[in-house]
Amino acid sequence: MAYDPAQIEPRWQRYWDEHNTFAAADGAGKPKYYVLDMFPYPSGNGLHVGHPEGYTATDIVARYKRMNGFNVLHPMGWDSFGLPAENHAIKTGTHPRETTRRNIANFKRQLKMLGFSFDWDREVATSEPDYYRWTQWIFTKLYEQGLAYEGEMAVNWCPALGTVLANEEVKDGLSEVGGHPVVRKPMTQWMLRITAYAERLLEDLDELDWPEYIKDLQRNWIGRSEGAEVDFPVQGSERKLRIFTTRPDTMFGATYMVISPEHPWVGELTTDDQRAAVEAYRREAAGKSDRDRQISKEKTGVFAGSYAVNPATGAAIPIWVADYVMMGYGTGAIMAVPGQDERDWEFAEVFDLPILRTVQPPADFDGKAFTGDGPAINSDFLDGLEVTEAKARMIDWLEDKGLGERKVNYKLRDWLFSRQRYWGEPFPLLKFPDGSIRLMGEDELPLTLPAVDKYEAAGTGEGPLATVTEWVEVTDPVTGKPARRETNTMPQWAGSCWYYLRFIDPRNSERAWDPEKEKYWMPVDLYLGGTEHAVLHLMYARFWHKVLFDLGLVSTKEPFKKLRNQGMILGENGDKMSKSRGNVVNPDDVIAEQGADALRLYLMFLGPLERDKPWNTTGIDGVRRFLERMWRLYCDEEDGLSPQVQDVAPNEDQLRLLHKTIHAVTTMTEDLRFNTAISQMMVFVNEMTGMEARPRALLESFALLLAPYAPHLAEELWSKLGHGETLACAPWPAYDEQYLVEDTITVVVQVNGKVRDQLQIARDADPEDVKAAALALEKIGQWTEGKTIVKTIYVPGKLVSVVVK
RNA sequence: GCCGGAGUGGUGGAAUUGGUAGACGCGCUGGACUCAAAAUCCAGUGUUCCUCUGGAACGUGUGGGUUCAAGUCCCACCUCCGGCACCA
Repeated sequence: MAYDPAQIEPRWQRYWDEHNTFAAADGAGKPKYYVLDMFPYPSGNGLHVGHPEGYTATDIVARYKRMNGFNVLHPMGWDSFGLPAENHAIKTGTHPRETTRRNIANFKRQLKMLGFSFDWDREVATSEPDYYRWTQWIFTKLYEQGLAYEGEMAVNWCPALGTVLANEEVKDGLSEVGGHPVVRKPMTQWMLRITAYAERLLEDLDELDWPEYIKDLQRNWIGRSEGAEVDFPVQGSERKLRIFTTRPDTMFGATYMVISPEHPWVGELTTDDQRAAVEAYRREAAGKSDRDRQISKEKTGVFAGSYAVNPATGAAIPIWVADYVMMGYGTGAIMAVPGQDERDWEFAEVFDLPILRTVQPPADFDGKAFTGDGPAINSDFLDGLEVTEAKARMIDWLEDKGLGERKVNYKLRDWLFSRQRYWGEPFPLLKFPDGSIRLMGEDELPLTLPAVDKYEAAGTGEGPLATVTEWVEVTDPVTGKPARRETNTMPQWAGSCWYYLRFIDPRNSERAWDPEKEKYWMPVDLYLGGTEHAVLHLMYARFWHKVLFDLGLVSTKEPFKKLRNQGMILGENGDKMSKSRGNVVNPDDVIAEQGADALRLYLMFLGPLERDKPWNTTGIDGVRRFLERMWRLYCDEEDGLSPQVQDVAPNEDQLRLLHKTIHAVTTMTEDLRFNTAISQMMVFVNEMTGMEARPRALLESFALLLAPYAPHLAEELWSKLGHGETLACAPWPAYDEQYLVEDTITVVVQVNGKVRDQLQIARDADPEDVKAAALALEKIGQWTEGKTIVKTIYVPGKLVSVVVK
C-alpha cells in the first residue's frame, strides 16, 4: 500500500479525540510543562500557513515533553472580541457573536486537521460571558487598587475608526490597524496606571528567558531616564517653573527656556504684547495631527515675553513656547542648553538665541551641539569635571540649596483603556449623577452586552452602547438610585491579558481560577507568538500579572518564563502574504494535496523558527518524498510490514546511525532547532534505505523520534509494528554515548592553514604519534620539502596543522 | 539620527566552544527502469584554471587586522529588515 495521508490522518485524529489522548490532568504527580501559543483572533479568512508554523513548533514541544514524562498543558482558545466582526456587523447587521462563533468553528476545524495535540476541553473564548465575567472582575480589582481612573486628557482619536487608541496602537501618527490618521483630542476616558509599575516592568525583564531584542523593545518603550527636576523662578512672579533634565551638569549653559504649547501656565507667562502671537501659535499647534508634528522637524516657536532666572548663573533667560517640547513627558518645560543639545542648538540658531558651551569638545570636533563626554567649562564649581561627576555634583548642590532634586522619568504613559466600540467587555460599574461610581460586585457579574439596532459609533464620540437607553439608564438595584452605565467598552487587549490563567481552570464558575491549580501550572514554560505583540500584549499582560501577584492571586512575578517568536511565512515571491497580493497559501489546499504531516514538516524544515521564510511549493514536494521514502522503509506493497523489517540484532554501523540520530533529534528539539532535527532524520532514512536488513528495534526507536514532528505517520507505523496503543506517551528513546564516538577518526592535515591531506587515527592515539604520522604523509612531504618546519599543532580528534617557512 | 537583527552556491538553508565552508532539501545535468511518460532509484552539481582516474587558485556583503587556522573574534564601512524617534 502506498503512503496515503488522506486515509491515515483523519483516522488518527478521530482516535485522539475519542480517547481524549491530550487532556491535561491537574497534578498527576508528574512534573508539569505549560506550553502556550498566542491565541488567534478568529478572522473570517480562516488560517493561513503562518498560523500553523508557530502551532506546529509548540505542538512538537508538547508531544516531545509528554514522551519525556511531563504532564503537559497545551491549550488553545480565541481572542474573539475585535474589530472585524464588528465591522461585519455594521455592514450586514449580523450580530458579532454569530460571526465570531462561525469563524471559531472554522478555525477549530482547520486546527484539528493539522493534528495538534491541544487539550480542547480547555478551550476558551474571550467574548463569551463566562469568560469576560472574570475580565470584568479583574478590572474591579484594578479599580480597587487605584490603578483604573477616568480622566480628561488629550487622547489619540481616530476619526476613521471612530474610536480612541492607546499610544501603543499608533504608529507614525497613523492607526496600527488600517493606517488611518490619528489626531489629539481632549476626551474623558478610562486609563490604567501602568506607569506605577514602570520600574518593575523594566527590572524584571532581566530574569526572563526572552529574545534580547524583545526585551530591548520593552526597555525602549518604558524609556527610563535619570536626571533631576529643577525649579526656575519666574521674574516678577511667585511662580517657579519646574523642568526635568538629564543633564543638570550643563545648567550653566541654559540660555533660555521652552514650555510646551499645552503647558497650563502658558497664559500667565505670556505678556500682553506677546499674547496675540502666542495664542495664534497655540491654536496652530493644537490643529496639527501627530503625523504633521512628526513629518516636519523644523523648529517653530514664539517668545512668551517673560523671563526666568537660571538658578546656577542668576541670569535672566527668556521663556519661549515651542512644540518641540511635549506636555506628556517630564514637566512639559525644559531648560534649553544649545551648547550640548542638538534640538536646542537648532532652535537657538533659528531664533538667534545665545549659545554657550559648558562641555569642552575635543580639538577635532567640528559639529554644532556637543553631546559627548568631556570636561566642564564655563561652569564655575563644575569646571574640569567629567560629565558623570559633574551631574552628581550639580544634583548635590541643587538638593543642598533646595532648588531641585534627583528624579527618574519614564517615557511610558498610562494605558488608555476605553474604546468606542460595541464588541468588547462592558465596564462593570455604575455612575451616579453626583459623579460617584459603584463597582459591580462579583455576584452581579457578568454585565453582558445588550442587543443593539445598529453597530455604528454614536457619532458623538461615544460608542454604539450609548444609543441603547434602556441599558444605559438604570436604577441601581443595590442603592435604588438612578444610574448610568459606561458606554465605552474595554480594548481587545483586556481579554488576552489573563487568558493563560483561565486555561488552568477554564470551567470554574466560582472563581477565575483555583489557587492550587495556579500554583501547579504557572508560570508558562514556553510561550510562542509573533513579534507584533512585543510591546502591546506582552507588556499589558505582564502589568496585570504583577497586579494580581501583589494581590496574592498568582504565585509568580512574571507570567511567561521563556518566550520565542516565530518568523513570518512570506509569499512565494518573498512578499508578505496577503489577500491583496494574491499570494496567500491556504492550509486546507496543502493538506488535501500533501497531507498535514507534510505541511507540518515542511513549515519546520524551511528554516530557523524565528526567521521570516518564503513559502516554496516545490519545497514541500521534498518533505512529501521524505515521508514516502520512510513509508517504504517500513511497509510493503500490500498492507503489511516490509519483509526487510526483521527481528535481527542491529549491527555496529546501524547502532551508530541510530544513536547519532537520537542524540541530534533530542538536542535539536530541546533547542527548537527543528529544521536541523528534520535533516538528521532525512539522513537516517537515506542511510537505512540502502540497507538490506532493517532491524525492527531500530525502526521502533525511529518512529518515536518522528512522532512529535509527523504524528499521524508515526502512529500509523507504530501500530504497524504491532503496538495496540498510541505512542503519545511512549518513552522517548535514549541515546548511548558509546555509539557517538568513533574508534577511528579522520583528522585533516593542514600546511600553513590549507588542507593538504587526511589521516586515519585511533581515537586515543598519542598526540606525538599523530604529528609524526602527519609529517610522514607523502603529500605533506611535498609541501614541506625544502622548508623549515616551525611548529606542528594537533587539535585532538580534529586536525594537525603544520607551519612551515 | 538612535537601538536591535541579518547578509553564505542557481535556490531555502547547515556549520551555535576559532579547527575539512556549503549538511539536508529544492532546482539542474546524466544514467537505470519504460513502447513512451509520470513516479521511483543511482550518480554528479560553489567558481575559475591546468599537463583532467588527478591537481591548483579563489570563495561566506566590502576593506583592514588578530591567529598556525576566521562564516565564527576585533576595527572601519555598505546594503536590507524590524523598532523608536523633537522623550529634554
